[in-house]
Amino acid sequence: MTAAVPIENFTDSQKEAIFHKDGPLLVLAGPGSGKTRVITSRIAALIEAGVRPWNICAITFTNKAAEEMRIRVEQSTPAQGVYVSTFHSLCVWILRRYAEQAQLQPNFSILDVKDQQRCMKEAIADCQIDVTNFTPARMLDYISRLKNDLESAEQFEARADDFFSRSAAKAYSRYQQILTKNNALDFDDLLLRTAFLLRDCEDVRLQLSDRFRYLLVDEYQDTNHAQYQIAKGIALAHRNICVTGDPDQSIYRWRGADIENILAFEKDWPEAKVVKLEENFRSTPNILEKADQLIAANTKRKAKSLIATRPKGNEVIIDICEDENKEAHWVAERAEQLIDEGVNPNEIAVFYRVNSMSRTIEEAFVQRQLPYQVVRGVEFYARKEIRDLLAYLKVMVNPQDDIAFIRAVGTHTRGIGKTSLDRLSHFAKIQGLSLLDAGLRAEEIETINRPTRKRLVDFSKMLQALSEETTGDVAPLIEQVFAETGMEQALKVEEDATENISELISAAAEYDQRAEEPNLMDYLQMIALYSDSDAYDAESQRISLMTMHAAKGLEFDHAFIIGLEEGILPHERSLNEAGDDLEEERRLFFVGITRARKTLHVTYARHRVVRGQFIRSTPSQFLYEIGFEGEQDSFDTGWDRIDRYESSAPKPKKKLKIDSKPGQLYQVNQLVEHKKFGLGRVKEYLDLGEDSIVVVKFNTGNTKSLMVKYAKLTVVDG
DNA sequence: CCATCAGCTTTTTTT
DNA sequence: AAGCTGATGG
Repeated sequence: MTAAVPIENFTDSQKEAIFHKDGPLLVLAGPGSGKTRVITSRIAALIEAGVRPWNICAITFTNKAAEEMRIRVEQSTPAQGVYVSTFHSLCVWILRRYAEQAQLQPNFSILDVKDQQRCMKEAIADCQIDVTNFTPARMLDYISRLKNDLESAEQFEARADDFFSRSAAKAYSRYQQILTKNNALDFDDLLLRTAFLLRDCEDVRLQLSDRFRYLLVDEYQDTNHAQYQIAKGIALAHRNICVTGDPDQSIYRWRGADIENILAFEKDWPEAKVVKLEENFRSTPNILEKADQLIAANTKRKAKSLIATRPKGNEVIIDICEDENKEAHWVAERAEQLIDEGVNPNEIAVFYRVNSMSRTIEEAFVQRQLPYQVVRGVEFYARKEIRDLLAYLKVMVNPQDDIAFIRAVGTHTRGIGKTSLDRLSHFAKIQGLSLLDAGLRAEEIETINRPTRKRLVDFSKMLQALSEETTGDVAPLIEQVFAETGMEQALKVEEDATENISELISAAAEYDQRAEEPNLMDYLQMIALYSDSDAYDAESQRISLMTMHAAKGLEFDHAFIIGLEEGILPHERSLNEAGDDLEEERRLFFVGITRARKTLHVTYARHRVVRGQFIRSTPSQFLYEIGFEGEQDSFDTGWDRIDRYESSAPKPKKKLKIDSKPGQLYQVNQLVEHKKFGLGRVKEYLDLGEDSIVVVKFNTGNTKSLMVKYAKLTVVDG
């Protein structure tokens, strides 16, 4: 067997980290320092030294990163069985395995953000808290912090002493009651319950320590207190804990991440070995210089250097644009140039602060016919039809899930309305039943009229029948549910909804292939943890568009960062408080900059439409920090006064409806563009006045007939 | 009971 | 610009 770890390729400090023996290890790894390679090699080295793969647990920040690491580990060692996952997935695994000790049922539902809001809304209403001051979103945010700090509802209730916290305590406690009744956990509960389990059950803790004798945690700067306690709990018995991270890349403080976890690692583990990886093997010195200048402005920071190893490259370009459209076109133009020079599109990325900023870029790319992917994974699972279908599946796995039950009822018209549901809920509450069980007994509810009662019973029976068979492959199950619940029939007219469902089924089929023991419960719990960056496809020969948060851990030859304006980056929400938030914004920009290997383009637009309003903006303070000298020439840039005039003029009331498409006529073979389907050619046009229909064959291969008045079609010239 | 529409609010990042 | 809510009409 050849050596799995070819040591000659590593620097001395990398080797120190890779071959460190037992005991705690802290790797402070700057951007581009080969951290991932070091971790993988360390795992291989451990195995080579006789550790069983089974006893190694590596925790990554996203599922995507876990998947990648699994592949890398498989490549560097023939041994199988290293456990690689995110904290959240690990918690699901633990909670399912030790459900009894955790006082849970293993088939728990995992709430998504929307479900959480629904539950919180209900909780607030139940507690009769004034809604104007306590919005569900705000309350959820507050409670999430408490949970991440491992404070239970009871604990918090005991210490809440002012009006706000007492109200929050009531809402927290009621919210948890609702979740328990639904046999549901939210994201934070996964961590909190696991942390409590480890704290309270020595037996479980020791079993897990024995199972995972070597623990590695990546992106440690972004762990919160709950995750910290979980890691500590697992490693306490053997002290084989290796954490890697970079305090300068901590960008999740807003989510409860505690940078102290990495800064104070040596306090927890006094015998810890510390290795610094400061050499950068990724970016040109030109790019690193900017990154260094920028991050130096952070005061709450341990000084650290970025040591360049690459040859000098191109200067970083800062470009001023008039507005977001010009900015988008400028980016598109440069990207096109690069591609013309032979650059593979998947080596190009565009980063922005907020997801909504992808739109103008997309439009510009479509116009220039540049291939791109928007990295936003959760969007797919948030679609109405997908959530609807998943609701049935959730009830099948977890009959206590009233949230899903209500959603399933409402997927399409079936003669059961809100009033009936309220009455059903009332009955269920009095009887202490789930909605499903109450539905089966709907005949007893006299307040509901007779035909509706029947419909409720039928519906509940259908669900119950479906629930009887939830084992085995998931894809056929989804198909069956789609057909038998009537959703397929109801969606017949909506082509793209049906298309999305088939996409869901294909994805499930893929899961069936991959999973060791595919089953519906596991599948649902897994997709609940699916995240944005999971949608990134490195193979896809396309330009990637994503937020800087999603860009964490990735790298590209050519990067564009757009929207360097006060209020956007740094974001307006970070401008107020103590300055900690501002420093985090700076770190976020730092992460963005250090993604680039060869070239970096940064843009700032003088004007931008934000939330439907035309705003005049000022350059981001961060631009000055990387050497931007202001605008030498702020007028007569060729930018038309007319534009400015029009934008500041009072907007005409759109109610007047000056026929948005006056006399729009389409011709056969005309090139058109649809917001969703992209480019296509007109195959047929039926002039029926207001109800005109246009048939378009899109480049995706699909042909669709669209109502002219609804379809967002634009004619493409040339 | 249900669909539609006008009017109103709106956070940014995500597991 | 877009999604949600409450009111209204069928």
